[in-house]
Amino acid sequence: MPVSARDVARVAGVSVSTVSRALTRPDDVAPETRTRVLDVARGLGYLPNPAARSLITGRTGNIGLVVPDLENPFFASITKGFHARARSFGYAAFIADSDEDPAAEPELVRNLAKQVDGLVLCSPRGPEEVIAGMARDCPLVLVNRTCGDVATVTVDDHDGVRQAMVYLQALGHRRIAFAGGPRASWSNARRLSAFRSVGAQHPDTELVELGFFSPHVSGGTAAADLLIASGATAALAYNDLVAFGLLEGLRRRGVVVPRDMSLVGIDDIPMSGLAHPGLTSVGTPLVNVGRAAVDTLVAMVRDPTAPALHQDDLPVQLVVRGSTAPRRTAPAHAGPG
Amino acid sequence: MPVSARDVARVAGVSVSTVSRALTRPDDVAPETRTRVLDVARGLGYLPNPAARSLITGRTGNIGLVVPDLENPFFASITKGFHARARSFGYAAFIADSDEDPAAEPELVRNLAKQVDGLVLCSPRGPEEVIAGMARDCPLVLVNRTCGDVATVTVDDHDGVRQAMVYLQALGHRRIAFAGGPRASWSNARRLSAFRSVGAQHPDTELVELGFFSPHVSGGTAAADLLIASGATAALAYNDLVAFGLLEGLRRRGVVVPRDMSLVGIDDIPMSGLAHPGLTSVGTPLVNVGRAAVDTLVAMVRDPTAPALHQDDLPVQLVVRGSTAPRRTAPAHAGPG
DNA sequence: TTGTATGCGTTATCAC
DNA sequence: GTGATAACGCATACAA
Repeated sequence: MPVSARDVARVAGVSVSTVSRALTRPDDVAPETRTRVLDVARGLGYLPNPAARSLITGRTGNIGLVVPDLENPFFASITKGFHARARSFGYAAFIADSDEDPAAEPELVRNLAKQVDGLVLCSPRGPEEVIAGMARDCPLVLVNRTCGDVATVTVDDHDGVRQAMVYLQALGHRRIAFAGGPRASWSNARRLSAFRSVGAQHPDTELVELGFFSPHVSGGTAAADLLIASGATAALAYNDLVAFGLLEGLRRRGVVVPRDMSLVGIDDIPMSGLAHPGLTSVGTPLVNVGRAAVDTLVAMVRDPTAPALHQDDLPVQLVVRGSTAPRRTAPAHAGPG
Repeated sequence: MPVSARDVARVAGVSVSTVSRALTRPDDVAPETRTRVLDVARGLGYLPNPAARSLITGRTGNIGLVVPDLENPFFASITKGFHARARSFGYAAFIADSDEDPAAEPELVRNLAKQVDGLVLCSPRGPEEVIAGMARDCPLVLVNRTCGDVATVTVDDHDGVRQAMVYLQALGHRRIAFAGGPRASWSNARRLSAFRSVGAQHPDTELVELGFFSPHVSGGTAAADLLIASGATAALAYNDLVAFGLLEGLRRRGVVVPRDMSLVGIDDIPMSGLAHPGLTSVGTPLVNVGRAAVDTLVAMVRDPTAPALHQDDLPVQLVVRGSTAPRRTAPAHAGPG
């Protein structure tokens, strides 16, 4: 049933090498021979065996993606973009899910390393040394974090946070809280630092750092009471999931969004537009992040001698929806004091 | 840099064959030789080349999954389960996204066929002949549809619809609408038929079929006005996304859920619990569907002679949340008549 | 332009 | 229990 180059060669009346050439470098073969071989190949449904090919060429025609959680809409969107772009380049796509466990990443990478031409890695919390080690196993592109000379694709977190805060200030908010993500998260460090630096430029605005939370809905529900107690009238969340958790937690306490509290998320995952109220969020081009990572990886693979590319600071754009409103002069909910 | 079996053999002072055996059939080699070889292998960081191995064994150690849309939470969850189970069996996982285009599936399958031991295919709308053709390219397991003798994993749609309708009837609803999915969708046919058959057993309940809609939020928003005009007090949606669209469309018209209308979705995707009001939904074990598909596939691969497995009708369980309530005696919104 | 010969890294077969 | 050897399917260098 499996048809090999030998079969094609026999039927077309040529040698195996001519079959190989007709497919890989058509120009090196006489036009009439070429068409005959190609016709026979198509007729027989011949497809080159990737394993045999990769054994010779050293290339696999595959690339892979490692993410912490495929069910997380953030990574689902990146995966979508990754696959689409990979396909457009003719690559097949491996995926791996570390289940939020950075310790699982090295093994996943090693298992894939020999079967891919390169990998894209989303590791928000993996230690630098470990990342560097994986980069030695196989061409690597990091998403949303940096690590030494390793190639990278990041979004402009700083500008996103700036946009969100400028907007909240324009709405009249003067006490703004930040519900952070995991302590070890590279993005969180970046977003927190942006929060502080933007705040420092606006002395009339008080900043409240609520702490570090899980980057999921549960993290937001955990932060909700702290937010209420903080006296802030608006909050920026580490990401949309945390913002949803805040929304839920506030609702339980009778705090109405956006009347009593304005909420801004980051990432603008697809469900943020569907929620009610719609979540105002810093729009991140998630699918493009996946695409850009593939572009970077392909560039590396095609010219391994070139220095690592850094597609830094992809632009973001605040998307305003129903979870934000002008500050009320007299807060309706019980704050401290 | 890449270390081969030859390197291990040389360092360990044995032949390449022994190295191979020590890794694949440890029992066939003397204990002391084995430990020495294994130690050297580990020390050198040796990993067998999968391409070379697959060339001779005919097996790849990979399996693949083809879905219509990785960003759709329904398939994201299935993908999650697929990968987890694949990994636990030692398989690496390919993925492919057909972008909702059934016509793209055969090409995706063909591209992957030679690199995998088998594929799981989610093709809600692909024509039977095409599916059958793909099943010839490579061991195949279908998710949520059947096709001749091709192996299959499905959930118990009929019972799910029954649970939903019995529940709505218990709440007092006597006019229940169904917002269907795509006309060509296998699941939709199944769910619609269950809707009718359950309805037929309850002569005191009127059924309204609103029509066929896109299986996304947009489909639900399109159906909302039809739902209002139908005079139904409760609706069952093809899936949760359609239910969300209904929710949004009803909100725009001032119809309050669940006060004026009860809404039930199907699938219970993760975001259904986060929405407000929470969506009552027929809970489908999505992650388990992915797992079950891998189990079925692995069974096929291990014993190709066995007849195709059919893990039919995985159990479902209605999850009640805020989008359903007892029928009000006097509807507040304008219905016909 | 085409065919022959070689080798990629591994497993399988068969001697020893 | 171990080693030499062939073979998997293909791409490449080289010869013709």
